[in-house]
Parts: sequence; C-alpha cells; structure tokens
Amino acid sequence: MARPRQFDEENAVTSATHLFWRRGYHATSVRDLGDELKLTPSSLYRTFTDKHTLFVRALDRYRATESLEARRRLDATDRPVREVLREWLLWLVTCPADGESGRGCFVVNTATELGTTDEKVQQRTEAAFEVTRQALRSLLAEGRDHGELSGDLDTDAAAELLFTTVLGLRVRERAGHDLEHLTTAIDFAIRTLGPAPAASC
Amino acid sequence: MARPRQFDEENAVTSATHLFWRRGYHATSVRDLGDELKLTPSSLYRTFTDKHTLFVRALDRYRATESLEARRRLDATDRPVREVLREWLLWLVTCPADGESGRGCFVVNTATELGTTDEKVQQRTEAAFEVTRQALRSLLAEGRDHGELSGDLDTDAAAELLFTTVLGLRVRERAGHDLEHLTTAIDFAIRTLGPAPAASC
DNA sequence: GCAATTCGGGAGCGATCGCTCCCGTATGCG
DNA sequence: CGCATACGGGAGCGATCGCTCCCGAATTGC
Repeated sequence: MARPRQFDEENAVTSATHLFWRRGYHATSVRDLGDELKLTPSSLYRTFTDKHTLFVRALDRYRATESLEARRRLDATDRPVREVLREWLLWLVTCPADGESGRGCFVVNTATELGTTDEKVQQRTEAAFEVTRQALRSLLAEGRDHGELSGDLDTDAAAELLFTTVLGLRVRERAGHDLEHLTTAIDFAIRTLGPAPAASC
Repeated sequence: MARPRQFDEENAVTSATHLFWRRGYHATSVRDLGDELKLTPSSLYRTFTDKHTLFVRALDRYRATESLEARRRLDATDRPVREVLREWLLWLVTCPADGESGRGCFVVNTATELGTTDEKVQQRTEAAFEVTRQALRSLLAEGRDHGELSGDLDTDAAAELLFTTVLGLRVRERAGHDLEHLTTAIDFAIRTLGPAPAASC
C-alpha cells in the first residue's frame, strides 16, 4: 500500500507486556506506554485501537510465550515426574527475575486487579488458568501410568492442590518472598504426592 | 472544642475498605469514595489527610477485623487440628461472599496490585502474611504436640505449603472459581498432613 | 450571649487521564 | 513521475484525576 511501519509491532507488544506486567492496568498510562514503546499517541492508537485492546494483546502475548515455555518444560516425558514438576515450579518463581524480581505472574496480577469485572480479560485469565490446571492433571496422570505415582493417588485432587499452590507461589514471588521459603513449600508439595511405589521388577 | 462530626469515622473507614477491596487502589477515585462514604472532598481530606492515608487505614482495619476472626477460629484448641484447619480454609474462600463473591482477599489483591513499590503498604501486607504464616505454624505444632500429627511431619514445611495454598485459594476466589474445586484442593491439602498416628492408649 | 473552632458543602485549582485530529513526509503502485 | 496511502510527530480535546480553598452553619467553652 503505502509507507511501511518504522517500528516492530511485536517488539512494541512485548514492551507493553513488560510495563503492564510490572505496574498493572490502571497504573499504566498511555503516555507511559508511548515513552516505553517509542511511539507517539497517534501511532499507538492507529496500531492498537486503544489502551484496553493493547492490554489484551499484551496478555495474549504473555500467555503464548509462557505456555510455550511451560509445555517445553513439562513435555520431557522421559524424566521422572517429580523432577519435572520440581524444576517447573522452581522456574515459575524465578523466571520473572530476568534482572528484575517481584513481578509475579502477569495473569495472576491481572486476575486479582480486574477480578471478574472485565469480561474479555477474564476470558483470557480463565483460559490461562485452565491450561495450567490441565497440564498438571496430565503430568500427574502420566506419572501414575508410568508407575511413578501410587495408583491410590487421586491425581485430579492433587492437581487441584498443585494448581492452587502455583497461584500462591506467584503471589509470593510478587510480594518479594525469599526463594528459600518458596522452595520449602515446593518440596513439601511434591512430597505430598507420596513415595514412589515399589518397583515391580 | 467546636462542632462535632456528623458522620461515624469508623463506618466511613469500613465503607472505604469495601470499595478499595473490590476495585483496588488505582481504580478507586476520591469521588467514588466521597459518594460511598457520603462525604464531601473537604470532609474526606480533613479527616483522612489524603487518598493514600485512607487506603492504609482501610488496609489496617481489614487486617484487624480479619485477624481477629481468624484467631477466634484457630484458637479452638479443644477440637481436632484437621477439622479446625478445614473449616478455617473453607471460611477463607467463602467469607468475602457476604452477598458478593469474587472479592478475594484485600491483602492479596493489594500485594499483587502494588507489589513492592509502595513501602508503607508493603509493610502492612507483609505483616499480614507473617501473621497467617505463624498461625499455621502454631496450629500444626500444637497438633503434633497433641499427638494428632505424626512426629515425623515437618510442620514448618507443611505450614509453608499451607500458607502458599491460602494465597492461591484467595486468588481463585477472586477469579470466581467454583467452591467445589476449591474444596477439593483444601481436602487434599489436609490429607497432605498424613494419617493420624495410632493412638497410644 | 459571644468568641473560637470545626463542621458539611461546593466551586474550582493544576495536572493528568484516554484519546483525536491535523500536518508534513515518506513510501508503494501504476 | 503522480497519486494514494499510511506514516511519525505534536498540539490539544473534554473528562477526570487528587486535592485545596472558602463559605455559612453548627456546636463548644467561657
């Protein structure tokens, strides 16, 4: 058509994600975004319609990035379930610390800030939660099928607890709690799954 | 002195608490507060200095109210630990539903919204977290001393997990999750404490 | 009763909010 | 080249933000 964009739209969304993630929706102004993304208001609105739409895009981008990474870490089917789980949980509470801790999880922060008031946003946070919940269920079911977990274990109930624990861990990371304490909680959560059944060979 | 106040200051703080609780700090305007508390801006500022000070007072009031109720529920020393714990956890995810669910916990909402950016507020949220953590440690230690929990149980680690679970539960209540799922998580968390030791009589 | 003092109410401050419009410019298509 | 089109930049819109000041009214101590 005509003159092409002089900035990378995806980079801009990434920057917006970081800003919204750190400060939340209401505390981030359009001018803050403009400064961070190196965009004038006109370019910003032409490209992203409005603040709310940009926020939703940022949330979608975060979900895509994180669920990709999570899948990579959870699909290591050849390793012991407990080990995979432990490393994933530890990653969840250290990943935001790319030079800057205390950011927590963008989805959790958003869910608590906006609650159930914003329909579009709630759909996203709920979908993200469901992905994590299902991933945990699958992981545990797989562990039981592989004989790593007791057949007596109610894996769905355990997944429900682990999922709840994940949310709690991310709140605590946001609140600046020590990694040591979080690790204690994680290790105990894994012990919750019970001892490995005696090998049948 | 002179003309006395025509409104009840404590009632006003309570109303402010409800508003901040539901909407968060940034999304609640001084005019919203004025409408809710039936106060003109001048009265509001004369009485509470500014928005931030009122927020801190609201947070303190919430903490006082909740920790009082929590102590009442946790200090029932004559009842089984698991039962006390279960009822307390269930109460935590249903108490905000005084005709209106999805509010979560004011402290958790605040901690995730403001993170570590607001020093005064962070002191409060951290203190509130520490009270809960300690209450759980005491409860479990007491349960072990009473012979209801195994001597092998690492009660401090268990308390760490339970505390993390509490935060997760309150996020999920805020997010509108079914009570049924939360109950599943709670029951599994309690099962985590292991079976009661065989009676020694 | 009188002076002192704080009250509730409202107008309105400067600043910032989300957002729009216009303009000169650079680019792609025929 | 010439036209259409989207660009980056900036001024500025009305609304709302947190907050202040001034007012007449009401209640106290003397």
